[in-house]
Amino acid sequence: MDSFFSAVEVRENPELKGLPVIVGGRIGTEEEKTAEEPERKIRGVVSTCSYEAREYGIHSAMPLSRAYKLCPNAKFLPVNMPLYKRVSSEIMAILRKYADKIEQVSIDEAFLDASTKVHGWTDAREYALRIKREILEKEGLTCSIGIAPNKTIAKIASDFVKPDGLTVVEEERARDFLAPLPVKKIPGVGPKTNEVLKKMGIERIGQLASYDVQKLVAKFGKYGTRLHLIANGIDESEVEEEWERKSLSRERTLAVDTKDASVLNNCVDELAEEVYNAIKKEGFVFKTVALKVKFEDFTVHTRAKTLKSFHSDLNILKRIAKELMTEFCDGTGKEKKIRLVGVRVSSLGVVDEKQRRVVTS
DNA sequence: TCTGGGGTCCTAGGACCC
DNA sequence: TCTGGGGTCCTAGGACCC
Repeated sequence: MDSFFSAVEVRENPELKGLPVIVGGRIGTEEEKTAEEPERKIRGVVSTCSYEAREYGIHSAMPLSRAYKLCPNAKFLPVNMPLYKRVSSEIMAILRKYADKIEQVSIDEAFLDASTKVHGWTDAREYALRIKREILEKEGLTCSIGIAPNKTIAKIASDFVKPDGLTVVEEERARDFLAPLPVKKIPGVGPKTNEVLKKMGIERIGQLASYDVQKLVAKFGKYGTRLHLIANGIDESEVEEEWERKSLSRERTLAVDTKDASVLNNCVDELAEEVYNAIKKEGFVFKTVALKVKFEDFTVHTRAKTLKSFHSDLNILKRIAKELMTEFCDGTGKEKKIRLVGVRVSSLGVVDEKQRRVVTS
């Protein structure tokens, strides 16, 4: 979907049309609101912004405080996740009708296996236009579609023309389509990998395609092989309909950095309760509890403990999470201040009521 | 300018077992 | 005195995605 969160907000509130709209952060609590500056005090980043806001240099992941300085007259809205989730499931229901298989990859993105629905590359374009038309008519939202012989190229293609784009990459043209693109366009190549590749003299996908695989493997391990295949237009991965949860977590950036053990322990308790409620809702039991801490200098540390058997008790979750916390605030006062706390459970199992035992994958 | 939250996957080292 | 190989599980950190 094109700038999904802000597009939904504009749809719900048409006066916003044509204005710079910035969605990010949350609604401030009463405490935070009574502070001198009511709105922008909250630590947060831009989730999504309208194309009008992008004109000001605003983009996803930018601190809200900076976005505010770049465009103080923009409409700033908190993230309204329940609304976007509702719209998302309506869109996914539309997509499902068009696909042999569908894999939802995020709230606003999905892969469709259209192998039997599309007959040739000319028909592919018609097919995509039908999808775009139905989403626009029923939801009043635009999207960008990429159609290609495999998932990776389809993803890159969907990003090629935006917003309201449609890019069809025929199998015979795949390598030529990829060759001139920068390597960062490959999903999985982030800032670090991009930098390493640059030092090797590889900036475009075409250069990666003709590079010695052995050297790529020496540098990147088995990911090197995959990179080389992708650059050559090869990706055999399937559209996977089933998704299995492997962990569940809640984390919170504090309003102010602290080393106060009671504040931190309260926070851990709250997060543990949220994690507990969430896993209970989904019917999970857990074996591993992990605590995450981000210090004021942004360094991140984690500590984990795996239990001998599965548990589903809130008090156990709280106790272990707080035990793991002690290492970071032992009360000596020498520690750095803490900015964020997170609680996560993993090694999940599902209780099979009939057999009265825990089932894991 | 001052940096969110929820995930996945990979790697490397150590403990432990046979 | 110097010392196997293979496997699993766990922990911590880091890259990446949206």
